[in-house]
Amino acid sequence: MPTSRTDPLTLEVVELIGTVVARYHEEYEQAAAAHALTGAQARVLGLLALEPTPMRKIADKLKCEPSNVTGIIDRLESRGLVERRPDPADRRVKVAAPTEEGRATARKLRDSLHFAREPLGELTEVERTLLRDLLKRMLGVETA
Amino acid sequence: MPTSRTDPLTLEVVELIGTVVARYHEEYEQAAAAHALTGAQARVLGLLALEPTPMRKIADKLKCEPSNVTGIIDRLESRGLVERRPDPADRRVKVAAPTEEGRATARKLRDSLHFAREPLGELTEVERTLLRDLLKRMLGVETA
DNA sequence: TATTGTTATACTCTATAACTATA
DNA sequence: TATAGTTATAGAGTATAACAATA
Repeated sequence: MPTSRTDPLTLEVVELIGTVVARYHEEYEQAAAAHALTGAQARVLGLLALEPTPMRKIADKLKCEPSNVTGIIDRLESRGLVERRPDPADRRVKVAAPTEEGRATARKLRDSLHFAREPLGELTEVERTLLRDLLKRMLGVETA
Repeated sequence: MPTSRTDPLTLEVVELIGTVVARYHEEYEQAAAAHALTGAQARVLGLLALEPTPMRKIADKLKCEPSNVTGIIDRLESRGLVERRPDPADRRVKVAAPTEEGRATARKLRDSLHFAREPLGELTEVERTLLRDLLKRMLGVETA
């Protein structure tokens, strides 16, 4: 286990990452607001667009309590973007799934997230590959 | 102006950045909670530890409405971590400043933010330099 | 008994609008 | 008149605890 680094270079990188995080969030909230969604609603809609998901599993992915998901899905459902479906295999379970309009909104939302796509255009392909591999190692992702 | 890239490599980097953002936030909230602070309270306390700041300017930095800052500072003040000081130059202004305990808490908080410091230890100095420069170019920061 | 989802409750953060005290 | 800070209000996210339906 390496000791925590406090050298100037590492601190500079940490600060840059903080800037990336701040800018990412800012743009994400903006994009969500452009569709009259909160950040949490946009995140859940994005999840469901990938795959209809039981309430409990949504809570797991959001790392929040299941009781919160009830409200978020309530609000998305009242706007016609999401619907609750029964799970034939387990009658306790409710699967949240996007409606057609919900899928369209999720698509537009994803397309409007320009962050890190526009700026990455400044980098060459070699540089983007380099960045990818550095991030992967930083995150401890398998370099498969 | 470059067109938005949608090639697989760029999308992969975008997703990795999303992962960085998620992990960063998770660790930040955890660190804050370990000191019985919310994320917003921790951020403000961190700001004030750098420099006592008028209410209005705190709102600017947080990119939120000034009315919200009142509540956040209220809660920090009621816990003895922050105090409001008058500004001799302008009697309308209140400058929020950390108490000694507030400074100590901010220090402990900062030290417990291991994210991107531990993982960066995995990288060599050359790699960290590379990562720094790539992030800088991505963020459009002057490579002074 | 354990699990899924919900309800009820309380707290924090958020924006908006109206207010006060200064400038 | 303009600005700094506050209050009041309402909506949303959050955790906790208790509950009904189902497993």
